[in-house]
Amino acid sequence: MLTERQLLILRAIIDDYIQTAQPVGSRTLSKRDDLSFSSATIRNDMADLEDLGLIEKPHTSAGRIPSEVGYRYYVDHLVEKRVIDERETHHLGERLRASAQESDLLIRQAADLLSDLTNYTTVALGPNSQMNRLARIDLMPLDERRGVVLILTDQGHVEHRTVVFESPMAPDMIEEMIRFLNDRLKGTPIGQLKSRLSEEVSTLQLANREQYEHMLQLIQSTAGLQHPTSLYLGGKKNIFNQPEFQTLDTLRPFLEWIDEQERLTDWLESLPNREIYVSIGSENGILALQNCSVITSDYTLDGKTFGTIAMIGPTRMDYRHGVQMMGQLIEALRRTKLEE
Amino acid sequence: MLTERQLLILRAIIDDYIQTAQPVGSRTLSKRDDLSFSSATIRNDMADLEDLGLIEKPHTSAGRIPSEVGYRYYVDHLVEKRVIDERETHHLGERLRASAQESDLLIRQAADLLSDLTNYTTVALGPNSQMNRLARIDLMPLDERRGVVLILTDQGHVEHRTVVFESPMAPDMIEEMIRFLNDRLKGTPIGQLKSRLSEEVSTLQLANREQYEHMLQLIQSTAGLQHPTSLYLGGKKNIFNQPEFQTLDTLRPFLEWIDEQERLTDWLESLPNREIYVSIGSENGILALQNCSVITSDYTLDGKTFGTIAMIGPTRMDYRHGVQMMGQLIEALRRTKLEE
DNA sequence: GATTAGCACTCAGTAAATATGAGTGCTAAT
DNA sequence: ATTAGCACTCATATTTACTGAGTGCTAATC
Repeated sequence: MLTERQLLILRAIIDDYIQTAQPVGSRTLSKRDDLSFSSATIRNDMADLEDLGLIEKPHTSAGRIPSEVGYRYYVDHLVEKRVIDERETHHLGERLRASAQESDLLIRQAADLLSDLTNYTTVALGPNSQMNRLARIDLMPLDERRGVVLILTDQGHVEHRTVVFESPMAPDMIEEMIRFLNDRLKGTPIGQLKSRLSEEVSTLQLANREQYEHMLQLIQSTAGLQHPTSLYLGGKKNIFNQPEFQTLDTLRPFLEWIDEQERLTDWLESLPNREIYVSIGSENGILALQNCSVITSDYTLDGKTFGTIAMIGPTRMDYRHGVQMMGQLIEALRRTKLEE
Repeated sequence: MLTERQLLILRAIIDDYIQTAQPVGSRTLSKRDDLSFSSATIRNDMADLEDLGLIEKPHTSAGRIPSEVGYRYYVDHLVEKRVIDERETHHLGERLRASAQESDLLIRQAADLLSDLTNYTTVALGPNSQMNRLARIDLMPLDERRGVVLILTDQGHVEHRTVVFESPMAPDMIEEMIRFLNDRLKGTPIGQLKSRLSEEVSTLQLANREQYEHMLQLIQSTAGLQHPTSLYLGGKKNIFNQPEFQTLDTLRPFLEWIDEQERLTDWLESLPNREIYVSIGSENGILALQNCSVITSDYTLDGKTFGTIAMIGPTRMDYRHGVQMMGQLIEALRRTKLEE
């Protein structure tokens, strides 16, 4: 168990290191107003903290830096989660409302807002439209050989694709088929749409079966498209200002990793479903992010679970500020109504 | 006017420097098979080439490197444009055909292909849909308060937006309005759609004028959306392998610049309309690209003018290879038919 | 007159040598 | 239990010297 003073020192070391990115020495600490002990006393406590694995030194004659264990202790014991500043939250809500007509816009705005507030890179993932339900399906002819398949969901999400007919299609045949599909499939979750399509059509007995099959295939190819979620990055540039990313060795893996949209989406979707979750340094298990910490949270919009938002910074990130900003943002989102 | 030998030397310097990124010395050159002169002779010619501004030395005791003027001479006199290797072009065509169902996919594939071939970063811009013509406009109700506005163009491009009604809309009223708009506006270039919408509706005399106005406004907001073109980046990572981008001072401006999609689009659209155009070093006038050269070309697809594709590398780029690959790619694109 | 050998000179880059100073651990005094 | 004092460590900065690739110029050679 840590003594009062050790706790004070640990906290001071981390706070100082977060600000300066430099190892913190005992003399520096003893000069702080809130630590009126001699440097020798502080050195003794530092030695104890080091024995406990909470801090470490880069080399013999340097000051101490927090270890990952130290950060973990700090986050778990010394950072208050969910302290909502009503005024600030309200202010965020205002800024979000300006983009509230469209979910994609809102997600982008949320990502930008959070990165503005924290100066870290953020990633926001929109709702997984696999859970949306079919509102309407349509096939609009462009000319005699091409058409556009449209799939609308109840959440206002739209998928579309241009398709090419093997042979010209009679407009009334298309119309008939579309009416049939809409009658049968309305309300089907998008994730199941592809298989449901096959089922429904196999129950049909029709004259121009062959043409129907072909058209169906075209529609199916649209339903299977891999556009299930929208993803936005905010403040990518911020990484350039972090002192730990001033060399190519650290910068390059990060940038290469963050530019790979698909992997990023998979990663965000694989995160544990929690309100606010902090992953420190190598805890995230991703090589390119070994020197990064991540604050993630699921968020709801107008009551409904909506997506995930993440904030990525160096392990030496300002956890207190980050957690608080994240808390206020998701609170502001919770209170935001889409489609005002 | 350059002597035969000076030309040979200039060419050798540039070829060598392009490969090694190191200043080229007279002794190195004299060891080449195609330059059987003594180093002193070569030094004399080098001095002349330097007087002409074609080459320069980073410092007194270094070899020579090409100047921008030198590269310009090289590109204008020593690089053959439009040498089509039928087999290679055919091969490219094959790889493109796999993505030929959808224009967006094809553009992306073209960008990736070109960056694979050259190891430079590429940007491909799709057709500017401002020139497309309206094929169909629609408003599909989602529930009593929301709907989706759809705008389809004759090229199969789709714009959509979720809109919210101030007050519930009668379905048949919507239907009537949509039918009216389609009748009047079919074939209108998308760029003019917004103003044409106002004109058409102002000619109307109707009972529920107010509601119409509101609906019109919603539709207009969709028409004015800034999604006119699709843009793809290929091989962004390649920049990390270029020796001139191994420091943050050079890398950062480049990456920040290339990540700004909107500016990138504007830039590509502002380029002179040519087949293959090479901009060397500071010629492009962009601070972030002062050490880059760009090979751009408009391309056609299935005969129709379609978009612009650009290849961005260090000023010390392999112009011969780059120009040739670009030529073959646009030739392959020209022969590709969309919607096979 | 064109080419080449030879030589003094320049200068970036590297490596070794040295100094600096922030910080530590330990001991003995308070 | 706390603190002053001191010897020790080691990353970083500064100086110095050295190396070698490359040049320009001159005089000899073809």
